[in-house]
Amino acid sequence: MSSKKKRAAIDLSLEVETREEDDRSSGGDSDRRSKDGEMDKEEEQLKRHGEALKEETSEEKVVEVVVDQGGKGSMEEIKYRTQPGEMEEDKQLEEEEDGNDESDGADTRAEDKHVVEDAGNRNHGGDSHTTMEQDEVSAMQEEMEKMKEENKMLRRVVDRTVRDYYELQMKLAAYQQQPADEPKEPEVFLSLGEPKLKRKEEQATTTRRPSLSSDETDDGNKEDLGLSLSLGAYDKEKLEEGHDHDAAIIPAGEGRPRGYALLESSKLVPPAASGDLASAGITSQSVNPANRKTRVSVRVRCQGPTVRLIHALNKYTFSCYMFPSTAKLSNDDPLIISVYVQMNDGCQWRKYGQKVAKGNPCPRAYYRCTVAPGCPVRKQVQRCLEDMSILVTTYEGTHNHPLPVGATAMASTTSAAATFMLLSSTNSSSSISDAGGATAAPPYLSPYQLINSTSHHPAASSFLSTPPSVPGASGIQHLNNLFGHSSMLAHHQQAPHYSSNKYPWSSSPSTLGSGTLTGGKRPFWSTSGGRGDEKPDNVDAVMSDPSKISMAIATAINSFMGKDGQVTGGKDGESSSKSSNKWGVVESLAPP
DNA sequence: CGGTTTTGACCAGCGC
DNA sequence: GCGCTGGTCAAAACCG
Repeated sequence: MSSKKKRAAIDLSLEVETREEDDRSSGGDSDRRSKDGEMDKEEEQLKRHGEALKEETSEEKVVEVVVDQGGKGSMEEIKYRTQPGEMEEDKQLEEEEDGNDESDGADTRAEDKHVVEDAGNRNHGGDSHTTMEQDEVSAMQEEMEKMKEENKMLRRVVDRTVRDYYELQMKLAAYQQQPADEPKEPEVFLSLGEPKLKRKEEQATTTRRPSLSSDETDDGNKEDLGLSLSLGAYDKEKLEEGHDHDAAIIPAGEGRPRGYALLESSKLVPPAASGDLASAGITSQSVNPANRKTRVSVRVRCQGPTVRLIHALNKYTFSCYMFPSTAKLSNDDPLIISVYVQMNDGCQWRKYGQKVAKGNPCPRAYYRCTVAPGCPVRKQVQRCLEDMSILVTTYEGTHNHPLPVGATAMASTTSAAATFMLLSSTNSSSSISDAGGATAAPPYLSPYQLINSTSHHPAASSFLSTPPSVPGASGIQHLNNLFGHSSMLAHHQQAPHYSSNKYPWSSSPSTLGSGTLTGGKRPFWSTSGGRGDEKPDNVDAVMSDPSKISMAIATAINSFMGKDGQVTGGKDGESSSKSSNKWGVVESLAPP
């Protein structure tokens, strides 16, 4: 049972006890009693539900997640298993996401109730109730003790998160101090992962940049919230060597004439070096990023049906790899980004076709976004040939509507990844923002699109939306933006721009990217007035505030999954109950 | 009954 | 031009 539910149950029981007390003293009325009965039933159901959940999670508790680390020529798997204890911790984390104060508040509320009831008992002061009162008091004291312990655990989680943050910050600083003229393109590894991540092999490559991943630093600290941000780089020679070892190159669109490829292997080919990027046209000023069609591949390791996995997972590993294709790309080629992720993507999809693609016996399913009519975003889902347990989802296009929270979280990451790569590849000489023309921002644009429009920096169209492109800002900054973006969630800013009922999530207090353009508070990633030469001013603020970043991280995790694995967006949430397969599509993609 | 999935047909691009 | 392939369409079936 989640701590929230537990708390609800406790509150209910307190209420029931109080009312029973009232009834006894004042005679009560049948109406109230029936309500109490309902309460009891609810409580029972709640408890039963909790037990059921517990059973369910214990069934599903061992979920192996493998995350490729992209080390050169070596398989670097990160595995973790969700154990009951970990899940408990995660639930606590979830609790944390709801607000640190809340946990304290809950404690306080419980205490308050206790006091109030105690006072009430004294007022009624019947000797016949003394024993019962004592029982109640002791029961409540037990509950309080539990709550206190829970609180302590929560605080430990916060402490660990803060500690992680500091470590990350130090490593980030170390990375930034490196010579700028290093002829290497960075690999971006973004991970909001489970702390029990263990490397199968140590990072052997010497080209790897100082890593910020917590799994390196927190060995032995198995309870840590796995939050890592690592940056690595490979030189071109190493990249080319990558072809020699058995790195699998999976065509993002098999049979496509222009063979862009999605790297996929346990022995990853290192990200393309600048030369390859140049050949891909990424570094060229002539490349208009707006014309580049970004394809984002999301890979999910999933043994069983996705939906079940998502519901079962209480741990989320989110890691993001970016590497351009090693194949020769033309300027028109889409940017390929591979995102290893375990999550639902928060959007609503309709299947419109299925094909058996050459070279893979597993059929490829085609979906289009149905969140808004006419939304051009498509996605393809296919099981990975090498590892059938991996689902590869490729997104293409840009949404023409604001996104549900879950989707914006995803969008921010993929967009940040895309922008990071573009920025990294363009160096400072050829900013993405130089290439495209600004367009007026339609009201339906997603927050990032809106930001993008205002700041006049249309970057590459990305799968969900486009992050602001900030010339001169490093890609790291965009990664920072991701967290900051999440922190916006945490701060519950309003979204006056999206108050329409058409997109219920947009008016939700927890809407992302809110208030971006309509005055109000400007998200920290937003450049002021669209002057692209300015650093996103709040990045440092957020990055320097442990509480903010931890909250941002926690919220980000939360936003990926939502409660019960459902998307938190209104429209999505409503319809998602109809067909769980909307998120999954695994069953139909089973290997023949 | 409306939305979604299934599935065969169709189309376009590319290589030979 | 033909065949292959990926992608899309659309009618029927399915589902809640």
